[in-house]
Order: sequence, then structure tokens, then C-alpha cells
Amino acid sequence: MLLPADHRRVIIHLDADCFYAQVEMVRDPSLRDKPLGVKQKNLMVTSNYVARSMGVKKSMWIKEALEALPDLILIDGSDLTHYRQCSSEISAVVRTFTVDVERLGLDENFADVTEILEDYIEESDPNKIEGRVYGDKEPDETLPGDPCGCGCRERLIAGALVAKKIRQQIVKATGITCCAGVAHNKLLAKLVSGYYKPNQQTVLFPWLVHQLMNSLNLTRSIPGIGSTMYKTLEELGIHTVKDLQNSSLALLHSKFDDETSKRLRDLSFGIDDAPVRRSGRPQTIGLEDAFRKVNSIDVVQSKYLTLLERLLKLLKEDGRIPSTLRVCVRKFDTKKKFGNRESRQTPILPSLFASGVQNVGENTRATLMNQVMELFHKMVDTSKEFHLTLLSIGFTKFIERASHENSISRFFFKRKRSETEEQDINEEKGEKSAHLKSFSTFSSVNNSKIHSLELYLESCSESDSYSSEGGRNNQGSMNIKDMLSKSHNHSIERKILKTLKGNSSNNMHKQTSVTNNEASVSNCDQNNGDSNCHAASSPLEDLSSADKDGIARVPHGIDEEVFQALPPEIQDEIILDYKSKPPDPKPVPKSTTGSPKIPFKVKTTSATLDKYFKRDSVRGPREARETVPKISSTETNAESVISHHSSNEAAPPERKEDGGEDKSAASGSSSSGLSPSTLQPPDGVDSSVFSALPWEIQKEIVEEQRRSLSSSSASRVSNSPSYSGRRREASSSIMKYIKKV
DNA sequence: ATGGTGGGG
DNA sequence: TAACCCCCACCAT
Ligand SMILES: Nc1ncnc2c1ncn2[C@@H]1O[C@H](COP(=O)(O)OP(=O)(O)OP(=O)(O)O)[C@@H](O)[C@H]1O
Ligand SMILES: [Mg+2]
Repeated sequence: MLLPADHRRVIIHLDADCFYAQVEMVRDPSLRDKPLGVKQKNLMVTSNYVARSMGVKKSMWIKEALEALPDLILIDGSDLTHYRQCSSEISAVVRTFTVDVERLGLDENFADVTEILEDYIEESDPNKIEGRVYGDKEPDETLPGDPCGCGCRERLIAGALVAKKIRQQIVKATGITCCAGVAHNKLLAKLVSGYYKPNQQTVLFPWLVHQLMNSLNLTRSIPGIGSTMYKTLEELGIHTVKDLQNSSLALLHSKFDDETSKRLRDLSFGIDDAPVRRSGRPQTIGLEDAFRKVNSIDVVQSKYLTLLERLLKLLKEDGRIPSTLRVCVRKFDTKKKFGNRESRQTPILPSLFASGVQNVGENTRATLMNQVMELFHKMVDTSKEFHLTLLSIGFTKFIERASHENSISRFFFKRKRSETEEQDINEEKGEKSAHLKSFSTFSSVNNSKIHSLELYLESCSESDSYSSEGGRNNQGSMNIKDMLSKSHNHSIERKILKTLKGNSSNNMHKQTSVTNNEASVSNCDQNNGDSNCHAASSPLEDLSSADKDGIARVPHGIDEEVFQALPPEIQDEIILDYKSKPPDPKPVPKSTTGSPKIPFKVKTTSATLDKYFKRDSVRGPREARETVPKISSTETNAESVISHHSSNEAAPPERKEDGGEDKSAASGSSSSGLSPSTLQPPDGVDSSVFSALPWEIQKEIVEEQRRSLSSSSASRVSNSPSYSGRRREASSSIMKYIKKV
């Protein structure tokens, strides 16, 4: 099966240039000729080529980057949604050429174009090679002739033509420029793709493979050999790729199993028969928040709450229903050990998302939040001191769709969903504007979200015994009231940090528009000032990205740190309520929880209730059922209270925007949004339109297209010859590059 | 199934 | 060398 030198395939590897930075430049073209960096917390994760030419490389500390280049413009890239979206579009374009596309990260794609070469071989001129040729000093210096004789030269040259066309289409559709590598396997295509860096492509002919591999030096530069394996190899005296080529299998066997050993050897020679595997939709959706130090359970809880709220939005866009919830922490571990994360997971009762993922009720949120905290307490003993540096949550194990009712019925189902979502958007719009209005004019407003918070608080405190699926008693889990009530004693500092800047409270969405996300977020937060800002930050972490606009203040009596970690909407609610009910908090007998201190009141009006009832009666029957009793009980109280003592200081609400993306679901599509797996549109179908379609529909279109398009090679596969006994260091990710079928 | 590891961007 | 914010496959249990 495996011929001595197998050049049958033509693989293209595509790698977007300085991806995050480029996305930001597309969003704001005025940045194009300026040095730009994209940051996450205090780290600059990438920079554009203007900045790179001035010494600002990838992954530098903000501090160092600004030292090297004070004029550097920084944009916060902690929210990946724009990058994900652009990434999906890129892959969709590639799938326009072939469905055999494998994604790697957000900005790389492998394409096996072997089967489509015949469509281009005539157009391709063997004497005019698109892009660069590996080994050539000047462009267009390659001599004719095929030293190999298997025809690979012509195929690869045609592949270079395809690569060129793909890159052109990507630019046309997204404005993003890429590098590309063309070779007869994935390993080599990836290795050459970056040989000529910005916006260029390189083809590698098999007779120069040795030259390429020998130029690599360290084994670490072979994809699949990471830091651990690299160290292990070093212990064997194997440092360079050449060392690896010359090392005996027996030597490798002392540290690796047979499979791994052979593969290591193959890779060192540039041999790789790993197939391009079609990427599906992501199997996990997660969010994380890193920081220097968190040691209070209150902050933990509010950070998790924020993550959960955001995650539910992502889930909504995704559309699938998860069956497990995972919670993860990273503990500070006295410098040395790294990667010290631990996680706990738990099944999600199917009934929790019974009404789907599009509108998740307060009860579901509360249940999830309690589960998060339960899992957290399995990892952290909060009765002792603790020091965390990262929190994350994620959904996994998405339930698969009923196998048979694909196509038509699903289409209609989705249609209905989108319609309901349009209602959602309208509602949200109403809410939002009300929200805005109240923000500027401090009218008290009946905001259903206040009610939401209220409900959430209630459901947290009272064990939701009435909940249909078994009341879970939240032993260890604190409720939000407790959370907010605890705090330290600080003097109240009310300060207006900055004045509102134009778009502060985010654009209105155009509900009916086809595509989401306008360019609206002109944003251009010129930050810079913030690098200093947290320089001497006291006990705690980040805040870096914040600054910006908005009147920032922490309401009387709430711990600042806790407040900061709350979801922005809930912050707004609290502020709103605070404004409508200025200082002098009256001690009110609180309903459920124990120790009252200086209470912070959250009130709900009957108008709010009406609204709530309406919504729930319209849809979300299950949630409605559960929440109705609760509401009535709440209503009788008319007021609920968050008790706490002490106060705090100012904080930026930050976190604008967001509301803009729910719309991905609007125009006839549905979940789509960020699904990384879109398929190829048939000829004549605009790829961006196609990519906006629900994934299932894309799949069907493609399937149909394939069927009608003659008998192609439908290499049905799914063999999983499970290997057994593995010892020592098995290759895991190396498998990606070597696994057969 | 769960939790950890190593690797990828 | 991990800092940040993710995603994957694989492994032992
Ligand atoms: N360790 C990382 N942490 C966070 N983001 C990362 C990390 N590695 C890569 N990324 C993001 O993924 C994107 C693609 O990564 P990649 O390694 O291709 O670099 P790049 O920015 O695209 O630059 P290049 O032009 O060299 O390809 C980047 O823009 C980068 O910000
Ligand atoms: Mg890149």
C-alpha cells in the first residue's frame, strides 16, 4: 500500500497572516498602516507586520511591547467571537474547492486537493509556477523537468495554482490574506507554508524534502513534537532533526513505544501519510478567566456567574444541547509546576435544556450555577485559604440529533426557531433601550432583568425543591445573596472615572438584518493609558482591558471585586436599582437567608412580573412552569433583599457591545453563527451566503451536490483499530500527523 | 464516564 | 517557559 516514495496526494496548508491583528484591521481599516497588537490581559498574543518590523513579536508582555514600541496600538482580543466568525468564513471558502478540509486552530486549514486537480491541470502551466518554490533563491528560477517521474511535479504545480485561487477567494470573501504551502503531505505542506511569510505561498517538490528537513535543526520544530517529547529526545542525545534521522529505532524504543518510534523517524524524513480529516463542529464550548490571584469564594462565584452567562450566549448561537458541564480551576502552585489545572464534570440532566438552548430560563441558570459551585467545591476546600489563578467552565458532549429526521423536518424546525428568536431580539431590544434610557435618565423602569436577578437570587437561596427534577440541595453552594452580602470594610468612593464615549452602551441591533455584526463597533478604544493603569495595581490582577467609557461605580455596600466579576447586565441592574433607590439603605427583613447586615435592595415591580409571565406563557413552557410559583411568592414580598455589610469603590462596568450577535439566527438561518464547520457551496452559490446557512442544510446541499456530481470517491471510513498496550510516552497529538485512515 | 496530559493555534 | 484564551486526541482509571 505504501509506496517507497508516495507523492500521490497534493495537500495545501493555509495559514492566515497575524490572524487576530488582521481581523482587527479588517474591522477598522485605519489601523492597516499602523503598528498594532492584540492583547489578552497583560499579554500581547499577536501583532501585525508593521509592528513586527519594528521589533514587536508574537506573545510579548504588554509592558515590553510598549517599551519596544511606545506608539503601538493595542486592541483587546479576549473575546474570540469575531475571530471565530472570520475563521468560519475562511474555512467555508476553502470548502468551496473541496470538502476535504481540516481546521487547525482558528487560522489554519489543510485541504486535500488531489481529487480536484484534474479541474485545474489544463489551466496550469508547468513553466509558470504560482508563488514561490522552496529552494529557489529568486522567484521563477525553477528549471523544467521532473526528477521524480511520478507526475508529482505537474500535480504540485497545479496545486500551487489551486492554492493561489483559494487565497484569492479568501481575500475576496473576507479581506484576510494567508500564506499557503503546497506539498504531498500535511507535514511538509505545513512546514513550507511559512517559508515566505506575509501573504505568499510556497510549493515544495519531493526532491527537496531532505533539504527542508535538514534545515529545521531542532526536533521541536516538527509539529507534534512538543516540549515534553523534545526533552525526552534530548535525554537520548537527539537534538536535531538530523539526529533523529540517524538515531536507531532501538534507541527510541527505550523511551517510546514502537508506533511512536517509527512515526518519529518517519516525520524526521518528512514522511507522513496522515490523511486530511474533515473537521466537524467543535466538541466543546468553553470560557476561561485568568488572573493573578483570587482567594475569596464570593469572587469565585461571581466570576463563574459571568462566565456562565457568556457561555449560555455561545451555546445559544451554537444551537446544540450539551450533556455535560465541566468546571476547571488553576491553583497557584508555588511557581514550579505549571499547567496545574484540575477539573470536575457532571452530567446535565436532559430536562434542564428541555426547552432548548435558545431561551434559558432563570431556573436553569440557577441550577447550572449551583452545579458549577458544587463542582468547584469538589476541587477547592474553601474553609482553608486558597489561591486561584484561573477559572473556566465548559459544555461538552453535545447530544446528537435524531438521525433520521434530517433535512426537511429539521429545516422547518429551525425556521420556527429563528422566528421565535426574532421575537427574542425584539424583546431584548425593548429591554435594552429601556435599559439605556434608565441609565441616562435614571427612571426607575420596569426591567425584566431586574426581575431576573431577583428570581435568580430566590432560586439560589431557597432550595428549589419544587423543581420538577428532584430538588438539589445545594449544600456547599452559597447563594448570591450571601455572596453579595459578604464584603470587607472600605470607605465608599464614588468616582466618575470617565465620561461616556459615543457608543458606550452599544449600538442598537438591526433586528431584521441578514447578517449580524455590523461594523458598528467602531470602538477604537485607544486604550494605551491602561498599561500604566494597572502597573501598580494593588492586590489584584487585571482590570487592564477595562477603562473605556461608562460611569463606573460600585454601588454602596457591595464589594468591588465581587461587583467587577459580575456579568455586566447584572452590574447594570444593580446600578440601576441603586440609582432608583439612592443611599440610605433601610434594613429590611429579608426573606430567606440568614444574617442581615446592611441590605442592598433589589426590587421588582408588577409590571416586570407581567412581562415575565407573558414571555413564559408564550414559550418555554417548562421553565415557565417552574418559575411561576416562585414568582408569585416573590411577588407577595414585592421586595427582596441582598444583605451585606460595608462598601467598596468605583469600578468600570465595561463590557459593552455583545448584544449584537444574537442576530446570527435571524435571517432564516439559525444557529450557524460561529460553527466552524460549514461545507462547500455548490458552484454559483456565494460562499458567505452559504456559510450563513445552518450547518445541517449546508451538509445536505453538499451531499446532494456530491451525489449528483457523478460517482466520486466516497471513501467511507471510520475505522478505529484500537491499539492497545501503550507504554512510556505515547504519541497523542503526534497522531494527528501520522494516523492512518 | 471521568480527569489528567500533551499538543495545537 | 508561560504568560492568555481557547481547542483537540489520547490515556489510565
Ligand atoms: N498561545 C496562544 N494564545 C492565544 N492565542 C494564540 C496563541 N497562539 C496563537 N494564538 C492566536 O491564533 C492566531 C493564529 O496563530 P498563528 O500561530 O498562526 O500566528 P499569527 O498571528 O497568525 O501570525 P503568523 O502570521 O505568523 O501566522 C493568532 O493571531 C494568535 O493570536
Ligand atoms: Mg497564522
